[in-house]
Amino acid sequence: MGMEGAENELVRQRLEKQAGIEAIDGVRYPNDFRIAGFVADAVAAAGDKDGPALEATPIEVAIAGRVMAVNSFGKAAFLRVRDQSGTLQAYVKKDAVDEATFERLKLTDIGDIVGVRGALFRTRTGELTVQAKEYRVLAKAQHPLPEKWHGLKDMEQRHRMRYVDLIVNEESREVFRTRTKVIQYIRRFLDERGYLEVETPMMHSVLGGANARPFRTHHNALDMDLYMRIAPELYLKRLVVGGFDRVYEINRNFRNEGLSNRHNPEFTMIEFYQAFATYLDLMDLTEELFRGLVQSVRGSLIAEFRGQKIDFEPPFRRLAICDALREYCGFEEADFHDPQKAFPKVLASGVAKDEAEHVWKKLGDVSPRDAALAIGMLAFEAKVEPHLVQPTFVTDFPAVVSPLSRRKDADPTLVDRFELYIGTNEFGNAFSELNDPQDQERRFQGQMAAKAAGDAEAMEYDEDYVRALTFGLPPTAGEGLGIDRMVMMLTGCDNIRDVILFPLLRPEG
RNA sequence: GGGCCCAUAGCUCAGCCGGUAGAGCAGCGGCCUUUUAAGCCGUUGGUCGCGAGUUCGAAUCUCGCUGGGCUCACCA
Repeated sequence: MGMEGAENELVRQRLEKQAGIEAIDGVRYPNDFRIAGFVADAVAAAGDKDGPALEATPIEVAIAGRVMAVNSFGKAAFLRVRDQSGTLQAYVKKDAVDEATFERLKLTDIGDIVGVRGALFRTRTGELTVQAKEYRVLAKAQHPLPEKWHGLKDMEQRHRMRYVDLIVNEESREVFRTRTKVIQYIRRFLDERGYLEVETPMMHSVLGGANARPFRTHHNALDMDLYMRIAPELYLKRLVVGGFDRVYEINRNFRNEGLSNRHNPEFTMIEFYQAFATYLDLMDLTEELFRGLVQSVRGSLIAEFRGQKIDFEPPFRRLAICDALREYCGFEEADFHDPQKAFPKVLASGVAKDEAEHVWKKLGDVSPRDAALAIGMLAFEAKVEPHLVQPTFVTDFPAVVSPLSRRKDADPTLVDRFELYIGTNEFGNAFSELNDPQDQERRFQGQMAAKAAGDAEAMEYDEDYVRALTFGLPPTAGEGLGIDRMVMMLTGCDNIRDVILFPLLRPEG
Protein backbone atom coordinates (compact mmCIF):
# COMPACT_ATOMS: atom_id res chain seq x y z
CA MET A 1 0.00 0.00 0.00
CA GLY A 2 2.12 2.86 -1.24
CA MET A 3 1.34 6.54 -1.07
CA GLU A 4 1.66 7.24 -4.77
CA GLY A 5 -0.75 7.89 -7.55
CA ALA A 6 -4.48 7.76 -7.03
CA GLU A 7 -4.16 6.91 -3.39
CA ASN A 8 -2.63 10.31 -2.81
CA GLU A 9 -5.89 11.76 -4.04
CA LEU A 10 -7.90 9.74 -1.52
CA VAL A 11 -5.56 10.75 1.28
CA ARG A 12 -5.64 14.37 0.17
CA GLN A 13 -9.44 14.39 0.33
CA ARG A 14 -9.37 12.98 3.82
CA LEU A 15 -6.77 15.47 4.99
CA GLU A 16 -8.99 18.25 3.66
CA LYS A 17 -11.91 16.89 5.65
CA GLN A 18 -9.72 16.69 8.71
CA ALA A 19 -8.85 20.34 8.21
CA GLY A 20 -12.57 21.06 7.98
CA ILE A 21 -13.13 19.35 11.32
CA GLU A 22 -10.27 21.29 12.84
CA ALA A 23 -11.93 24.47 11.64
CA ILE A 24 -15.05 23.53 13.56
CA ASP A 25 -13.50 22.10 16.73
CA GLY A 26 -10.26 24.07 16.88
CA VAL A 27 -8.26 20.90 17.33
CA ARG A 28 -7.20 18.09 15.04
CA TYR A 29 -7.15 15.29 17.59
CA PRO A 30 -9.65 16.12 20.35
CA ASN A 31 -9.21 14.42 23.68
CA ASP A 32 -12.24 15.66 25.58
CA PHE A 33 -14.92 13.17 24.57
CA ARG A 34 -15.70 10.79 27.43
CA ILE A 35 -17.42 7.49 26.82
CA ALA A 36 -19.97 6.26 29.34
CA GLY A 37 -19.23 2.60 28.65
CA PHE A 38 -18.58 0.21 25.83
CA VAL A 39 -20.98 -0.62 23.05
CA ALA A 40 -21.76 -3.91 24.77
CA ASP A 41 -22.80 -2.00 27.89
CA ALA A 42 -25.18 0.14 25.85
CA VAL A 43 -26.65 -2.96 24.22
CA ALA A 44 -27.02 -4.61 27.62
CA ALA A 45 -28.69 -1.52 29.05
CA ALA A 46 -31.33 -1.65 26.34
CA GLY A 47 -31.88 -5.36 26.81
CA ASP A 48 -34.94 -6.45 24.91
CA LYS A 49 -36.82 -3.19 25.45
CA ASP A 50 -38.84 -2.31 22.39
CA GLY A 51 -39.13 1.09 20.74
CA PRO A 52 -41.98 2.48 22.84
CA ALA A 53 -40.29 1.31 26.04
CA LEU A 54 -37.08 3.09 25.07
CA GLU A 55 -39.09 6.20 24.29
CA ALA A 56 -40.94 6.08 27.60
CA THR A 57 -37.76 5.78 29.68
CA PRO A 58 -34.90 7.07 27.55
CA ILE A 59 -31.48 5.49 27.98
CA GLU A 60 -28.69 7.92 27.24
CA VAL A 61 -25.35 6.43 26.16
CA ALA A 62 -21.99 7.81 25.12
CA ILE A 63 -19.93 5.44 23.00
CA ALA A 64 -16.93 5.74 20.75
CA GLY A 65 -15.39 3.57 18.10
CA ARG A 66 -14.48 3.17 14.47
CA VAL A 67 -16.97 3.94 11.69
CA MET A 68 -17.27 0.71 9.72
CA ALA A 69 -20.05 1.73 7.33
CA VAL A 70 -22.14 4.75 6.47
CA ASN A 71 -25.59 4.89 4.90
CA SER A 72 -26.24 8.50 4.10
CA PHE A 73 -29.44 10.16 2.96
CA GLY A 74 -28.06 13.63 2.60
CA LYS A 75 -29.90 15.12 5.56
CA ALA A 76 -29.50 12.08 7.80
CA ALA A 77 -27.18 9.13 8.05
CA PHE A 78 -26.71 5.79 9.75
CA LEU A 79 -23.23 4.84 10.88
CA ARG A 80 -22.02 1.51 12.17
CA VAL A 81 -19.70 2.28 15.07
CA ARG A 82 -17.52 -0.52 16.41
CA ASP A 83 -15.46 -0.73 19.55
CA GLN A 84 -13.71 -3.71 21.12
CA SER A 85 -16.97 -5.01 22.55
CA GLY A 86 -19.20 -4.84 19.50
CA THR A 87 -21.03 -2.69 17.00
CA LEU A 88 -23.79 -0.16 17.57
CA GLN A 89 -25.59 1.81 14.93
CA ALA A 90 -25.68 5.57 15.28
CA TYR A 91 -28.17 7.88 13.61
CA VAL A 92 -27.43 11.52 12.96
CA LYS A 93 -30.14 13.66 11.46
CA LYS A 94 -29.94 17.27 10.52
CA ASP A 95 -32.91 18.62 12.41
CA ALA A 96 -31.88 16.91 15.66
CA VAL A 97 -28.39 18.37 15.95
CA ASP A 98 -26.76 21.76 15.65
CA GLU A 99 -25.11 22.94 12.45
CA ALA A 100 -21.54 22.18 13.56
CA THR A 101 -22.47 18.60 14.46
CA PHE A 102 -24.09 17.96 11.11
CA GLU A 103 -21.05 19.44 9.42
CA ARG A 104 -18.85 16.93 11.29
CA LEU A 105 -21.03 14.15 9.90
CA LYS A 106 -20.46 15.37 6.37
CA LEU A 107 -16.71 15.38 6.99
CA THR A 108 -16.75 11.80 8.29
CA ASP A 109 -15.18 8.95 6.34
CA ILE A 110 -15.43 5.23 6.84
CA GLY A 111 -12.61 4.33 9.18
CA ASP A 112 -12.78 7.45 11.34
CA ILE A 113 -12.85 7.11 15.11
CA VAL A 114 -15.94 8.92 16.35
CA GLY A 115 -17.77 9.57 19.59
CA VAL A 116 -21.57 9.58 19.84
CA ARG A 117 -23.79 10.66 22.73
CA GLY A 118 -27.54 10.31 22.67
CA ALA A 119 -30.56 8.22 23.52
CA LEU A 120 -31.17 4.68 22.32
CA PHE A 121 -34.10 3.89 20.05
CA ARG A 122 -35.12 1.13 17.70
CA THR A 123 -35.37 1.56 13.94
CA ARG A 124 -38.24 0.36 11.81
CA THR A 125 -36.56 -3.05 11.61
CA GLY A 126 -35.92 -3.13 15.35
CA GLU A 127 -32.19 -2.47 15.29
CA LEU A 128 -30.91 -0.77 18.42
CA THR A 129 -29.52 2.65 17.45
CA VAL A 130 -28.19 5.66 19.25
CA GLN A 131 -29.72 8.92 18.08
CA ALA A 132 -26.91 11.46 18.19
CA LYS A 133 -27.23 14.59 20.30
CA GLU A 134 -23.46 14.95 20.25
CA TYR A 135 -21.28 13.63 17.44
CA ARG A 136 -17.52 14.09 17.27
CA VAL A 137 -14.72 12.92 15.00
CA LEU A 138 -11.97 11.93 17.46
CA ALA A 139 -9.33 10.61 15.08
CA LYS A 140 -9.42 10.88 11.31
CA ALA A 141 -8.55 7.85 9.21
CA GLN A 142 -6.33 9.62 6.73
CA HIS A 143 -5.91 6.37 4.88
CA PRO A 144 -8.86 4.57 3.28
CA LEU A 145 -9.84 1.16 4.61
CA PRO A 146 -9.98 -1.97 2.50
CA GLU A 147 -13.28 -2.84 0.95
CA LYS A 148 -16.10 -3.69 3.29
CA TRP A 149 -17.13 -7.21 2.45
CA HIS A 150 -14.08 -8.79 0.92
CA GLY A 151 -11.87 -7.31 3.60
CA LEU A 152 -8.12 -7.59 3.23
CA LYS A 153 -7.24 -10.92 1.65
CA ASP A 154 -3.64 -10.46 0.62
CA MET A 155 -1.70 -12.56 3.15
CA GLU A 156 1.38 -10.40 3.01
CA GLN A 157 -0.57 -7.22 3.64
CA ARG A 158 -2.48 -8.86 6.46
CA HIS A 159 0.76 -9.80 8.18
CA ARG A 160 2.61 -6.58 7.48
CA MET A 161 -0.29 -4.35 8.45
CA ARG A 162 -1.92 -6.43 11.13
CA TYR A 163 -3.72 -3.34 12.40
CA VAL A 164 -5.61 -3.11 9.12
CA ASP A 165 -6.26 -6.85 9.10
CA LEU A 166 -7.74 -6.61 12.60
CA ILE A 167 -9.93 -3.65 11.61
CA VAL A 168 -11.51 -5.35 8.65
CA ASN A 169 -11.33 -9.11 9.21
CA GLU A 170 -13.52 -10.46 11.98
CA GLU A 171 -12.03 -13.96 11.51
CA SER A 172 -8.62 -12.56 12.30
CA ARG A 173 -9.86 -10.85 15.46
CA GLU A 174 -11.46 -14.14 16.45
CA VAL A 175 -8.20 -16.07 16.00
CA PHE A 176 -6.39 -13.78 18.40
CA ARG A 177 -9.21 -13.78 20.91
CA THR A 178 -8.98 -17.57 20.82
CA ARG A 179 -5.25 -17.36 21.30
CA THR A 180 -5.78 -15.35 24.46
CA LYS A 181 -8.42 -17.82 25.63
CA VAL A 182 -6.04 -20.73 25.14
CA ILE A 183 -3.34 -19.08 27.21
CA GLN A 184 -5.82 -18.06 29.90
CA TYR A 185 -7.16 -21.60 30.06
CA ILE A 186 -3.72 -23.11 30.47
CA ARG A 187 -2.79 -20.57 33.14
CA ARG A 188 -5.93 -21.26 35.12
CA PHE A 189 -5.48 -25.02 34.70
CA LEU A 190 -2.00 -24.89 36.19
CA ASP A 191 -2.73 -22.19 38.78
CA GLU A 192 -5.56 -24.34 40.13
CA ARG A 193 -3.13 -27.22 40.56
CA GLY A 194 -0.66 -25.26 42.60
CA TYR A 195 1.82 -24.30 39.89
CA LEU A 196 3.68 -21.04 40.29
CA GLU A 197 4.10 -18.89 37.19
CA VAL A 198 7.65 -17.59 36.90
CA GLU A 199 9.86 -15.67 34.51
CA THR A 200 13.35 -16.85 33.71
CA PRO A 201 16.04 -15.23 31.56
CA MET A 202 15.55 -14.93 27.83
CA MET A 203 19.20 -13.99 27.35
CA HIS A 204 21.48 -16.91 28.09
CA SER A 205 25.24 -17.14 28.28
CA VAL A 206 25.15 -20.93 27.98
CA LEU A 207 23.12 -22.64 25.26
CA GLY A 208 20.87 -25.41 26.49
CA GLY A 209 17.48 -26.95 27.13
CA ALA A 210 16.87 -27.95 23.53
CA ASN A 211 18.69 -28.86 20.36
CA ALA A 212 18.54 -25.83 18.10
CA ARG A 213 20.64 -23.14 16.51
CA PRO A 214 20.49 -19.88 18.46
CA PHE A 215 20.35 -16.16 17.79
CA ARG A 216 23.35 -14.33 19.19
CA THR A 217 23.45 -10.91 20.73
CA HIS A 218 25.84 -8.84 22.78
CA HIS A 219 25.79 -6.90 26.02
CA ASN A 220 27.93 -3.79 25.66
CA ALA A 221 28.69 -2.86 29.26
CA LEU A 222 29.74 -6.39 30.17
CA ASP A 223 31.25 -6.93 26.72
CA MET A 224 29.54 -10.30 26.79
CA ASP A 225 28.09 -12.42 24.01
CA LEU A 226 24.67 -13.84 24.78
CA TYR A 227 22.20 -16.21 23.17
CA MET A 228 18.51 -15.54 22.89
CA ARG A 229 17.14 -18.52 24.72
CA ILE A 230 16.09 -21.63 22.81
CA ALA A 231 14.30 -23.04 25.88
CA PRO A 232 13.74 -22.10 29.54
CA GLU A 233 14.16 -25.67 30.75
CA LEU A 234 17.40 -25.51 32.68
CA TYR A 235 16.33 -22.41 34.61
CA LEU A 236 12.96 -23.84 35.51
CA LYS A 237 14.59 -26.95 36.95
CA ARG A 238 16.94 -24.76 38.97
CA LEU A 239 13.78 -23.34 40.52
CA VAL A 240 12.57 -26.82 41.41
CA VAL A 241 15.92 -27.35 43.12
CA GLY A 242 15.18 -24.10 44.93
CA GLY A 243 11.97 -25.52 46.34
CA PHE A 244 9.34 -24.28 43.90
CA ASP A 245 7.96 -27.77 43.36
CA ARG A 246 5.53 -26.80 40.61
CA VAL A 247 6.48 -24.00 38.23
CA TYR A 248 5.57 -22.93 34.74
CA GLU A 249 6.53 -20.26 32.27
CA ILE A 250 4.69 -19.13 29.15
CA ASN A 251 6.95 -17.11 26.94
CA ARG A 252 8.94 -16.85 23.77
CA ASN A 253 11.77 -19.05 22.58
CA PHE A 254 14.02 -18.10 19.71
CA ARG A 255 15.48 -20.53 17.22
CA ASN A 256 17.62 -19.49 14.32
CA GLU A 257 16.21 -21.81 11.72
CA GLY A 258 14.25 -21.68 8.53
CA LEU A 259 10.81 -20.12 8.25
CA SER A 260 7.85 -22.16 7.17
CA ASN A 261 4.11 -22.23 7.61
CA ARG A 262 4.80 -24.06 10.89
CA HIS A 263 7.90 -22.21 12.10
CA ASN A 264 8.42 -18.64 13.22
CA PRO A 265 11.85 -17.74 14.64
CA GLU A 266 10.23 -16.55 17.86
CA PHE A 267 7.47 -18.78 19.09
CA THR A 268 5.59 -19.24 22.32
CA MET A 269 5.97 -22.27 24.53
CA ILE A 270 4.70 -23.26 27.88
CA GLU A 271 7.00 -25.32 29.99
CA PHE A 272 5.87 -26.72 33.33
CA TYR A 273 7.63 -28.81 35.94
CA GLN A 274 6.22 -30.89 38.74
CA ALA A 275 8.30 -32.38 41.53
CA PHE A 276 7.47 -35.86 42.78
CA ALA A 277 5.85 -36.79 39.49
CA THR A 278 6.89 -38.83 36.45
CA TYR A 279 6.29 -38.56 32.73
CA LEU A 280 3.41 -41.01 33.22
CA ASP A 281 1.70 -38.52 35.53
CA LEU A 282 2.16 -35.85 32.88
CA MET A 283 0.42 -37.97 30.27
CA ASP A 284 -2.65 -38.05 32.48
CA LEU A 285 -2.35 -34.32 33.13
CA THR A 286 -1.92 -33.63 29.40
CA GLU A 287 -5.02 -35.62 28.50
CA GLU A 288 -6.99 -33.68 31.07
CA LEU A 289 -5.61 -30.36 29.85
CA PHE A 290 -6.39 -31.03 26.20
CA ARG A 291 -9.81 -32.46 26.89
CA GLY A 292 -10.81 -29.39 28.88
CA LEU A 293 -9.14 -26.93 26.53
CA VAL A 294 -10.63 -28.33 23.35
CA GLN A 295 -14.06 -28.58 24.97
CA SER A 296 -13.80 -25.02 26.25
CA VAL A 297 -12.62 -23.46 22.99
CA ARG A 298 -14.43 -25.63 20.43
CA GLY A 299 -17.49 -26.61 22.40
CA SER A 300 -16.85 -30.27 21.62
CA LEU A 301 -14.07 -32.81 21.87
CA ILE A 302 -13.62 -32.89 18.11
CA ALA A 303 -11.30 -30.43 16.39
CA GLU A 304 -10.86 -30.08 12.66
CA PHE A 305 -7.24 -29.67 11.66
CA ARG A 306 -5.80 -29.83 8.14
CA GLY A 307 -8.87 -31.63 6.90
CA GLN A 308 -8.76 -34.26 9.66
CA LYS A 309 -11.19 -34.71 12.51
CA ILE A 310 -9.23 -35.02 15.74
CA ASP A 311 -10.90 -36.64 18.74
CA PHE A 312 -9.63 -35.54 22.14
CA GLU A 313 -11.53 -38.06 24.22
CA PRO A 314 -8.97 -39.68 26.56
CA PRO A 315 -7.16 -41.92 26.78
CA PHE A 316 -4.82 -40.99 23.94
CA ARG A 317 -2.92 -43.70 22.14
CA ARG A 318 0.44 -44.58 23.70
CA LEU A 319 3.10 -45.85 21.35
CA ALA A 320 6.68 -46.70 22.24
CA ILE A 321 9.27 -45.68 19.65
CA CYS A 322 10.58 -49.21 19.21
CA ASP A 323 7.07 -50.62 18.85
CA ALA A 324 6.32 -47.96 16.25
CA LEU A 325 9.46 -48.92 14.32
CA ARG A 326 8.41 -52.57 14.47
CA GLU A 327 4.88 -51.78 13.35
CA TYR A 328 5.53 -49.26 10.59
CA CYS A 329 9.14 -49.79 9.52
CA GLY A 330 9.64 -53.54 9.81
CA PHE A 331 12.28 -53.32 12.53
CA GLU A 332 13.25 -56.51 14.34
CA GLU A 333 15.02 -56.89 17.65
CA ALA A 334 18.48 -57.19 16.07
CA ASP A 335 17.99 -53.85 14.23
CA PHE A 336 17.82 -52.03 17.56
CA HIS A 337 21.32 -53.12 18.49
CA ASP A 338 23.33 -52.78 15.30
CA PRO A 339 23.32 -49.66 13.14
CA GLN A 340 24.57 -51.69 10.19
CA LYS A 341 21.39 -53.76 10.38
CA ALA A 342 19.12 -50.79 11.07
CA PHE A 343 20.54 -48.70 8.23
CA PRO A 344 18.81 -50.48 5.32
CA LYS A 345 15.47 -50.35 7.13
CA VAL A 346 15.96 -46.63 7.68
CA LEU A 347 16.58 -46.16 3.96
CA ALA A 348 13.60 -48.36 3.14
CA SER A 349 11.47 -46.03 5.27
CA GLY A 350 12.20 -43.20 2.86
CA VAL A 351 15.19 -41.52 4.48
CA ALA A 352 17.83 -40.19 2.09
CA LYS A 353 21.11 -42.05 2.32
CA ASP A 354 23.32 -39.00 2.82
CA GLU A 355 21.00 -37.68 5.51
CA ALA A 356 21.13 -40.96 7.42
CA GLU A 357 24.90 -41.05 7.09
CA HIS A 358 25.18 -37.46 8.24
CA VAL A 359 23.13 -38.12 11.38
CA TRP A 360 25.11 -41.24 12.11
CA LYS A 361 28.37 -39.37 11.74
CA LYS A 362 27.49 -36.40 13.94
CA LEU A 363 26.64 -38.67 16.86
CA GLY A 364 30.33 -38.88 17.62
CA ASP A 365 31.63 -41.95 19.34
CA VAL A 366 28.62 -43.84 20.69
CA SER A 367 27.68 -47.47 21.27
CA PRO A 368 26.16 -49.57 18.47
CA ARG A 369 22.89 -49.63 20.41
CA ASP A 370 22.79 -45.82 20.65
CA ALA A 371 23.68 -45.42 16.99
CA ALA A 372 21.00 -47.90 15.91
CA LEU A 373 18.35 -46.09 17.96
CA ALA A 374 19.46 -42.65 16.77
CA ILE A 375 19.21 -43.47 13.09
CA GLY A 376 16.02 -45.38 13.85
CA MET A 377 14.54 -42.00 14.84
CA LEU A 378 14.94 -40.91 11.22
CA ALA A 379 12.78 -43.81 10.12
CA PHE A 380 10.27 -42.80 12.78
CA GLU A 381 10.08 -39.24 11.48
CA ALA A 382 9.77 -40.35 7.87
CA LYS A 383 7.44 -43.29 8.16
CA VAL A 384 5.62 -43.20 11.51
CA GLU A 385 4.75 -39.53 12.01
CA PRO A 386 2.36 -39.37 9.04
CA HIS A 387 0.22 -42.03 10.78
CA LEU A 388 -0.12 -40.07 14.02
CA VAL A 389 -3.30 -38.17 13.23
CA GLN A 390 -5.21 -38.80 16.45
CA PRO A 391 -3.59 -37.60 19.69
CA THR A 392 -0.74 -40.00 20.44
CA PHE A 393 1.88 -40.16 23.15
CA VAL A 394 5.06 -41.45 21.57
CA THR A 395 7.15 -42.85 24.43
CA ASP A 396 10.50 -44.31 25.39
CA PHE A 397 12.89 -42.25 23.30
CA PRO A 398 16.54 -43.18 22.88
CA ALA A 399 18.70 -41.71 25.63
CA VAL A 400 21.24 -40.61 23.04
CA VAL A 401 18.82 -38.00 21.63
CA SER A 402 17.50 -37.02 25.09
CA PRO A 403 20.36 -35.46 27.07
CA LEU A 404 18.16 -34.10 29.89
CA SER A 405 15.84 -37.09 30.41
CA ARG A 406 15.94 -39.76 33.07
CA ARG A 407 16.97 -43.22 31.89
CA LYS A 408 14.44 -46.02 32.08
CA ASP A 409 15.09 -48.32 34.99
CA ALA A 410 14.39 -51.33 32.78
CA ASP A 411 16.61 -50.16 29.92
CA PRO A 412 19.11 -47.35 30.46
CA THR A 413 19.55 -46.82 26.71
CA LEU A 414 16.01 -45.44 26.64
CA VAL A 415 14.45 -42.63 28.66
CA ASP A 416 11.18 -41.89 30.49
CA ARG A 417 9.97 -39.48 27.88
CA PHE A 418 7.04 -38.82 25.54
CA GLU A 419 6.19 -36.52 22.70
CA LEU A 420 2.58 -35.68 21.96
CA TYR A 421 1.57 -35.91 18.31
CA ILE A 422 -1.64 -34.44 16.95
CA GLY A 423 -2.50 -34.28 13.27
CA THR A 424 0.95 -35.71 12.43
CA ASN A 425 2.65 -32.73 14.11
CA GLU A 426 4.58 -32.66 17.34
CA PHE A 427 2.74 -30.59 19.94
CA GLY A 428 4.64 -31.34 23.09
CA ASN A 429 7.62 -32.98 24.68
CA ALA A 430 7.84 -34.25 28.24
CA PHE A 431 10.01 -36.44 30.39
CA SER A 432 11.01 -37.47 33.81
CA GLU A 433 13.94 -35.22 34.50
CA LEU A 434 17.46 -36.48 34.81
CA ASN A 435 18.43 -35.55 38.36
CA ASP A 436 21.67 -37.51 38.65
CA PRO A 437 24.42 -34.87 38.36
CA GLN A 438 27.09 -37.38 37.39
CA ASP A 439 24.96 -38.81 34.58
CA GLN A 440 24.10 -35.25 33.52
CA GLU A 441 27.82 -34.51 33.27
CA ARG A 442 28.26 -37.50 30.98
CA ARG A 443 25.29 -36.41 28.84
CA PHE A 444 26.68 -32.92 28.47
CA GLN A 445 30.00 -34.45 27.49
CA GLY A 446 28.12 -36.44 24.86
CA GLN A 447 26.62 -33.19 23.58
CA MET A 448 30.06 -31.62 23.42
CA ALA A 449 31.27 -34.62 21.46
CA ALA A 450 28.35 -34.30 19.08
CA LYS A 451 29.11 -30.59 18.65
CA ALA A 452 32.72 -31.47 17.88
CA ALA A 453 31.50 -34.04 15.37
CA GLY A 454 29.55 -31.35 13.55
CA ASP A 455 26.15 -31.14 15.27
CA ALA A 456 25.37 -27.41 15.15
CA GLU A 457 22.33 -27.93 17.36
CA ALA A 458 24.02 -29.72 20.23
CA MET A 459 23.82 -28.21 23.72
CA GLU A 460 26.66 -26.60 25.59
CA TYR A 461 28.02 -27.88 28.87
CA ASP A 462 26.17 -26.02 31.62
CA GLU A 463 28.37 -26.25 34.73
CA ASP A 464 26.05 -24.24 36.93
CA TYR A 465 23.15 -26.49 36.02
CA VAL A 466 25.14 -29.55 37.05
CA ARG A 467 26.07 -27.75 40.27
CA ALA A 468 22.36 -27.11 40.87
CA LEU A 469 21.70 -30.83 40.48
CA THR A 470 24.35 -31.59 43.09
CA PHE A 471 22.18 -29.74 45.62
CA GLY A 472 19.42 -32.24 44.88
CA LEU A 473 16.68 -32.00 42.24
CA PRO A 474 13.64 -33.91 43.51
CA PRO A 475 12.30 -36.59 41.20
CA THR A 476 10.56 -34.29 38.73
CA ALA A 477 8.72 -34.42 35.44
CA GLY A 478 8.54 -31.56 32.98
CA GLU A 479 6.70 -30.79 29.77
CA GLY A 480 6.73 -28.22 27.00
CA LEU A 481 3.86 -27.41 24.66
CA GLY A 482 3.91 -25.24 21.55
CA ILE A 483 1.26 -22.61 22.07
CA ASP A 484 1.23 -21.40 18.47
CA ARG A 485 0.52 -24.86 17.16
CA MET A 486 -2.21 -25.40 19.71
CA VAL A 487 -3.84 -22.18 18.56
CA MET A 488 -3.48 -23.28 14.92
CA MET A 489 -5.16 -26.56 15.71
CA LEU A 490 -7.96 -24.90 17.67
CA THR A 491 -8.64 -22.19 15.07
CA GLY A 492 -8.11 -24.30 11.96
CA CYS A 493 -5.31 -22.05 10.70
CA ASP A 494 -2.81 -23.79 8.42
CA ASN A 495 -0.16 -21.07 8.68
CA ILE A 496 1.60 -20.16 11.91
CA ARG A 497 1.73 -16.55 10.71
CA ASP A 498 -2.03 -16.42 11.01
CA VAL A 499 -1.83 -17.03 14.77
CA ILE A 500 1.10 -14.70 15.52
CA LEU A 501 0.14 -11.03 15.61
CA PHE A 502 3.38 -9.79 14.09
CA PRO A 503 5.21 -12.65 12.38
CA LEU A 504 8.74 -12.10 11.15
CA LEU A 505 8.77 -10.80 7.57
CA ARG A 506 11.43 -9.50 5.31
CA PRO A 507 11.56 -5.70 5.41
CA GLU A 508 9.52 -3.89 2.81
CA GLY A 509 11.44 -2.63 -0.18
C1' G B 1 18.51 -23.07 0.42
C1' G B 2 15.57 -26.42 -3.71
C1' G B 3 10.81 -27.06 -6.65
C1' C B 4 5.94 -25.09 -8.20
C1' C B 5 2.75 -20.77 -8.27
C1' C B 6 1.34 -15.48 -7.61
C1' A B 7 2.10 -9.74 -8.10
C1' U B 8 -3.27 -5.10 -12.74
C1' A B 9 -7.14 1.31 -9.24
C1' G B 10 -7.22 2.37 -1.89
C1' C B 11 -9.64 -3.00 -1.53
C1' U B 12 -11.62 -7.61 -4.19
C1' C B 13 -10.85 -9.21 -8.99
C1' A B 14 -11.44 -9.50 -14.77
C1' G B 15 -8.26 -8.69 -19.07
C1' C B 16 -3.03 -12.50 -20.52
C1' C B 17 -3.10 -17.01 -28.10
C1' G B 18 0.71 -9.00 -28.42
C1' G B 19 -2.59 -3.52 -30.84
C1' U B 20 -0.50 1.35 -24.70
C1' A B 21 -6.49 -1.15 -19.44
C1' G B 22 -12.02 -2.78 -17.16
C1' A B 23 -15.94 -4.16 -13.16
C1' G B 24 -17.75 -4.02 -8.11
C1' C B 25 -16.81 -1.61 -3.53
C1' A B 26 -14.43 2.89 -1.64
C1' G B 27 -13.95 8.24 -3.37
C1' C B 28 -16.05 12.82 -5.73
C1' G B 29 -20.77 15.69 -7.54
C1' G B 30 -26.31 15.51 -7.57
C1' C B 31 -31.29 13.48 -5.45
C1' C B 32 -32.87 11.13 -1.05
C1' U B 33 -34.62 12.36 7.14
C1' U B 34 -35.47 4.64 9.60
C1' U B 35 -30.85 2.46 6.18
C1' U B 36 -28.87 -2.84 6.78
C1' A B 37 -23.71 -5.09 0.95
C1' A B 38 -29.41 1.23 1.09
C1' G B 39 -31.04 3.14 -3.82
C1' C B 40 -30.95 6.18 -8.49
C1' C B 41 -27.99 9.54 -11.95
C1' G B 42 -23.20 11.29 -13.20
C1' U B 43 -17.90 10.98 -12.42
C1' U B 44 -12.43 10.96 -10.79
C1' G B 45 -8.77 7.48 -10.14
C1' G B 46 -3.66 3.00 -12.95
C1' U B 47 4.94 4.37 -14.20
C1' C B 48 -0.43 -3.19 -15.07
C1' G B 49 5.82 -5.17 -8.57
C1' C B 50 11.02 -3.54 -10.51
C1' G B 51 14.73 -3.99 -14.64
C1' A B 52 16.23 -5.73 -19.22
C1' G B 53 15.08 -8.33 -23.91
C1' U B 54 12.01 -9.90 -28.37
C1' U B 55 8.69 -6.81 -31.46
C1' C B 56 6.52 -1.63 -35.66
C1' G B 57 3.92 -2.25 -30.91
C1' A B 58 4.29 -5.78 -24.32
C1' A B 59 -0.28 -5.88 -18.58
C1' U B 60 0.06 -10.00 -22.22
C1' C B 61 5.96 -13.47 -24.76
C1' U B 62 11.42 -14.36 -22.70
C1' C B 63 15.21 -13.57 -18.94
C1' G B 64 16.81 -11.41 -14.38
C1' C B 65 15.53 -9.07 -9.64
C1' U B 66 12.28 -8.06 -5.37
C1' G B 67 8.28 -9.50 -2.20
C1' G B 68 4.74 -13.21 -1.06
C1' G B 69 2.05 -18.18 -1.09
C1' C B 70 2.37 -23.56 -1.27
C1' U B 71 5.86 -27.45 -0.80
C1' C B 72 10.61 -30.06 0.45
C1' A B 73 14.88 -29.84 3.63
C1' C B 74 16.27 -28.22 9.22
C1' C B 75 13.17 -27.90 13.40
C1' A B 76 8.69 -27.18 17.58
